Amino acid sequence: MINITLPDGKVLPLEKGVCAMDVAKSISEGLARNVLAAEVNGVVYDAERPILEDASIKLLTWNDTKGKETFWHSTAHLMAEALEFYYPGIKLAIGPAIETGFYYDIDIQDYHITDADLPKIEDKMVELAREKQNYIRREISKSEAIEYFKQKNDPYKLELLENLKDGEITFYTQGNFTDLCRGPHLPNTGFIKAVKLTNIAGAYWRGDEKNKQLTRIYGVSFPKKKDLDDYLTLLEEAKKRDHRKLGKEMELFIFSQNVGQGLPLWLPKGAQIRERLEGFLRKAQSKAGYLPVVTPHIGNRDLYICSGHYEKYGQDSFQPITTPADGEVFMLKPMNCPHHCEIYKSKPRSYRDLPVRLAEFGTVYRYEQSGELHGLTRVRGFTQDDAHIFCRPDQLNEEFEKVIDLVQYVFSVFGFEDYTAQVSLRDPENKTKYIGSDENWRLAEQAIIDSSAKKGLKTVVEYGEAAFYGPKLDFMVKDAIGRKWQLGTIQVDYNLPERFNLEYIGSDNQKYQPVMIHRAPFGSMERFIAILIEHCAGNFPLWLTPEQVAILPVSEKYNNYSHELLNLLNNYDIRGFVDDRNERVGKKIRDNEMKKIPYMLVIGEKEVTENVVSVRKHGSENVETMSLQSFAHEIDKAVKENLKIQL
RNA sequence: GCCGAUGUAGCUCAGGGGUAGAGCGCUUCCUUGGUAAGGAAGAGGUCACGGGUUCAAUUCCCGUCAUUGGCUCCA
Repeated sequence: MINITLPDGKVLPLEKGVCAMDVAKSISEGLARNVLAAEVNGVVYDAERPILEDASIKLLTWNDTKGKETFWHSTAHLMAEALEFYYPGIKLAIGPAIETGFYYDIDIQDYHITDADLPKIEDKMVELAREKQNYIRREISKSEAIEYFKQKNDPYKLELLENLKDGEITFYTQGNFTDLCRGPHLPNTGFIKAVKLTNIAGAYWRGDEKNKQLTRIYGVSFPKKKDLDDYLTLLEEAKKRDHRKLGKEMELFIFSQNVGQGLPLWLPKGAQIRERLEGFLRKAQSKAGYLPVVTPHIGNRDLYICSGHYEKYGQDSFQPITTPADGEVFMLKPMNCPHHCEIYKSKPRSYRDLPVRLAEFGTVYRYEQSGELHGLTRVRGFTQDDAHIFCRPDQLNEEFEKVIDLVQYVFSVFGFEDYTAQVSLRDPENKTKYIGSDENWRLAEQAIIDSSAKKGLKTVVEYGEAAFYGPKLDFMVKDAIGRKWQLGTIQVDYNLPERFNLEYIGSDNQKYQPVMIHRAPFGSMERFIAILIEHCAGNFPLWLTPEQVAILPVSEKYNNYSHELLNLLNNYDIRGFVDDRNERVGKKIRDNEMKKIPYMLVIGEKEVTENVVSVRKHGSENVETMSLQSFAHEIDKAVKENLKIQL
């Protein structure tokens, strides 16, 4: 007999060799139908794998991340089976679950698979799933495993086997398909009710671009048909919100082949949004003690040699600019920090002067690989809402915490309520990618960890995500439809101050080195606006939107009056336009509704004689009649609420 | 940069070896209309660019560029 402990603390004495499914059945049949796998002493087991020792177990269902992973991983195997059915002889590499769904990397030999082939593969998968084939786990010796894949002639599995220890190797079989796999898997394929293969892409074997490129097929699957429908609806919604689509429709920005890839051109409405965003942050930063600076778009190459950026990125940058004079070499500015370091150095600093907080909306240029460019989220020329705080070591934590406050304020104004802070540390396996002493890194990491803890941030640690000069705190926000984006970043840096010989005079008249904090709450204007567009689906906050009000005269007779109203609104700092096209009011309402204009004022005989406006809010069919003053007041109030300004 | 897909009017897209089509938008006219599309006429295209095959290419083939789905990368 062994003791099985349930999450609620209840202990069940059961036969040795009992499985999680038996436990589930003993609780209820309904539960048993939903059990996908189980965590047994912290390890995820197949639901039907015998448990041989005392264990605390947690049954995993679709509601558990690990349950979903098991589900998707099993679906990857199912897809492999379907692929082998249609394309015998393909070589399989790896097929894991990912955050949403799964993929399988395959060497498709001489076959040609396109998107058009996916439905038939999906159909085959569903057909196989209906057979309710069990996923059968088998422990196998290394030599036997090697023999199997030699027979099958699968070089990728053989390579994977090289790194596995004899005695720890398992195979899983369902139907006609057997794979080298650690598991765990679903009890049988019947759990998989709905499958969607989403796309086909290339991926390098083991993620290394020197290796052969394989074909990766992505998919997602669900235990209920309705879950798939919901998922597809979400994809549709994401498509509708795509900032590239809305940016074009709303005339915010464009790209021109003549200007170049990844170099956005901001149209008047987009530029107005940018300027308002900048104004908003300028104000908040001014309150927080930041001082504005402005630096040029190019800098001497020596500056970046000094900072270490040239060595790390020089070859992959826009190449140097030379001049008619001998020996002068400039680079397009890829980051603002070295320039700000020079400003810091421009005069001696006393410990009393610190912290010095230098802020700049600094436009930088980075030669991103062409395949990485994506709308406004990944571009070659962009403007960082950058600032560098130079402080004494004893001020570091307080300054760091103040930056967290600022970032949180910014997020709250835009309704990004759900976020986690990612502590991005060095890759412990590969320290050569980074500059600076271990001691400096330790101090920097400690400051980040302590400050985020003090602020009560929800954090996750990621190794290998640090910048080359220091660790980062990256804010990952969830948008309105649940997608995660990386926005702001805060970085602690002991290295650039050292490289630039930055110093201040302490109270003991000795020289000391300051610590630097790099930070950008938005990340970049481009990226932030892209994410904001998708977050609010183009319905910008009232204070930010370029056109707050559309005035719709019922007929030409009221055009002049409407323009007069617009002037009055302008006096209240309310912006808008008169839609004086020769169209009926119904048409004007429809068009301005689709343009996402927050307020429409319909003006006709009644409004003129009664000296009122009829207000129609975006997305609402109700019409409210009020004086122009009350309308202006309402907008003013809404804007202040938006900005969290105390009334 | 690599693998795949795509490129036709300002926008969204259809078409197809015999020099082009729709809807929206735009211009003009009629209409002066009260809360999600009033009517008519018109302008607008080197079918991304460069080569090849062909009597003939926007259509087929190759290359380039750009966009795009991924991979790799992201100071």
